[in-house]
Amino acid sequence: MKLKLLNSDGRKTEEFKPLKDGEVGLYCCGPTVYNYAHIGNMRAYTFEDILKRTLEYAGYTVNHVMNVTDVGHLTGDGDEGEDKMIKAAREKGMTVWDIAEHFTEAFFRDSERLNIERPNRICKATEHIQDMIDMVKTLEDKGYTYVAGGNVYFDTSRFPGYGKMANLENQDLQHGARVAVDGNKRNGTDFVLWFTNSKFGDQAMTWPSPWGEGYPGWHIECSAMSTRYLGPHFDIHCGGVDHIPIHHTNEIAQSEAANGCKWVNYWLHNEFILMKSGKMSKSKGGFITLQDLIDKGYNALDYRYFLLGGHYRSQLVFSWESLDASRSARESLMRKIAALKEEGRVQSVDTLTEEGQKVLSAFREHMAADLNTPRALADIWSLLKNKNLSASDKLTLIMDMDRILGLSLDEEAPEEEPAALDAEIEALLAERQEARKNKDFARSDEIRDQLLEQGIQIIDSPDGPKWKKN
RNA sequence: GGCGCCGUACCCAAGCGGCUAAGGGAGUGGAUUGCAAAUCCAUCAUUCAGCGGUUCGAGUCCGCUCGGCGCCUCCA
Repeated sequence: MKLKLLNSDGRKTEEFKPLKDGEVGLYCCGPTVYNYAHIGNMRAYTFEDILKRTLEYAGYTVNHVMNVTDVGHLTGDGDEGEDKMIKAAREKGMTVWDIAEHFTEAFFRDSERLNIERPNRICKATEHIQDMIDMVKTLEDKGYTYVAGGNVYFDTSRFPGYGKMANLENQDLQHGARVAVDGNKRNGTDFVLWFTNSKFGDQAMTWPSPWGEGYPGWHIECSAMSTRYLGPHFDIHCGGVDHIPIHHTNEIAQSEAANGCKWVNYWLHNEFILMKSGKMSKSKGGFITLQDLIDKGYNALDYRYFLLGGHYRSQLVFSWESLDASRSARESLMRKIAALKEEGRVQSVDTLTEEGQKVLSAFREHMAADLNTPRALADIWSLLKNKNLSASDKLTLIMDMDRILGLSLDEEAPEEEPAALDAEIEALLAERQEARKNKDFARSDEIRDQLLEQGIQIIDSPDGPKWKKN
C-alpha cells in the first residue's frame, strides 16, 4: 500500500517515503487548553487519527507525538496581548494549573468519544521549558535573534526561504492592517521566542532564563518538543490550515535555523469546519462542542461519520441537517451489519474470495490516495449491495476497513435496554399488546402515540414489541 | 490591495482527460407489516454556475464573467 499525500510544502501530491524503513515520526499540533474544544477543533484530531490509522494499516510503526499548550500562547500576535491560559484563569477564578488540567481532561474525553486513538506521546509545554530555552540559546549563538523591549525575537530576515511553504514571498501582506504593529520588530514577520516584559505576568507561570524571568513564545514549544521526541528531522507534521502562514512558518524557520538541517518532510493540513454564517471560533463565541451534540441526542460517532463524509482538505459546512443525514446513515449501517452477523462471521482477510480481494484493494487504493474517506464510506455501501459476496466476506471486509475508519462497526447496534422500564410504561405496553391481540388497533395506536409523546418509540418486531428512547 | 480555494441532483458529497457522472440523506412507486418502524426491490443529474478556447475526446486543462468562502488578527 503506497500512500500518496498532498504535501502543503510544495502543494503537490507526493508518494510517502519514510526516513526510516517501516517507521513514521508524526507530530501534530495539539490543543491550547484554555477552553473546551469545539467540533471544528476536533476535525483536526479526527483527521490526524485517520492518517495515523492508515499509516499503521499500511504496516508502519507510527510514533505519534502531540503537544498540549498550557502556556505561552497569547491572545494577540507579537508581544501584545495576554497569555490565553492566564486570561482564562483570571476570568474563571482558578489557577492556571487547574485550568490546564480541567480542559486537558475534557479534550481527551472528547477524543475518546470520537474514537481518536491516544497519541504515543503527549507532551505539555510547561514540562519542556528547558528544551525551549536551550533552543533559543542555540538560535542566539547562531546569530538569528535580537533582544528588544526585553523580549527575544527571531530575525526572519536572517533565515533564507522564510515563508516558502506559505507562499509569503508572493503575498503583499498588510501588516498592521488590523493589529497594531509591534515597534520592537525589525521585520513585520519577526516573532518572539522568549518574553520577559509581559504586562500581565502571573508569577506562577514564569521561569528563569538567560534573558530574565519570563515565559516562552508560542511557536518555540512545537520545535523544541518535536525535536526532543522525533529528532531534528522527521516525517510528517500536521495541523489546521490556519497554522500555515504563521505558526508552522515560524516553526520551520526556528527549527531549521537551530538544527541546521531540513526539519519536516511532509506537511499535512486540514481545512476548517464552517457554519452557515462562517467560521467557528472560540474568540467569536457561539461555538458548538461535542457535548452539545451529545446533549441533543446524537452519538459522538455520528459526528465522526459526518467528518469522514468530506475530504479533510476541503472546507465542510456543518449543519444539523447534515448531521441528521450522517446519523441516519450510520444507524442504518449498524443495523445492516447486525443483520449480517446473523448469517456470517468475521474472518481473516486471507479467506476472502477473489471478488472480496478486489473490493478490499479498491478501498485501500482510495485511502492511500490522500485519505479519501468519502470514497471509503461509499465502498462500504457498495459492498453491502454486492451480490457476489457472502455475509462472512462482507463482515470481514467491513471490520478490516473499520481499522482505519474507526466507527466501531463491530459493536452491537445500540439497543436501549428495557431493564429499566418503569412500571407505568410496562403496563401501557401490556395493555397495547392486549389491544392488538383483540384487533383493537384504535386503542393500540393511541397508546403508541401517547408513549411517543413521552419520547418512547415502539417498534413491533417478530419477537414482540421493542422500544427505544428518542 | 495581495495570496489561495470552491461552485456537481432537493440537501451533503466523490470525481483530477476517455467505459452508462461514486456513495449517503431526503423523496417517489412496489413488496412486507393490522397500521407504523425496520428491511428488500425499483426509481431519482443526456448533465457538472455561465461563456469561450485547447483536444480525437473535458465536470476534469486554459481564459473570462457571475456567485460563495478562507487567509494576510486569535484560530483546528
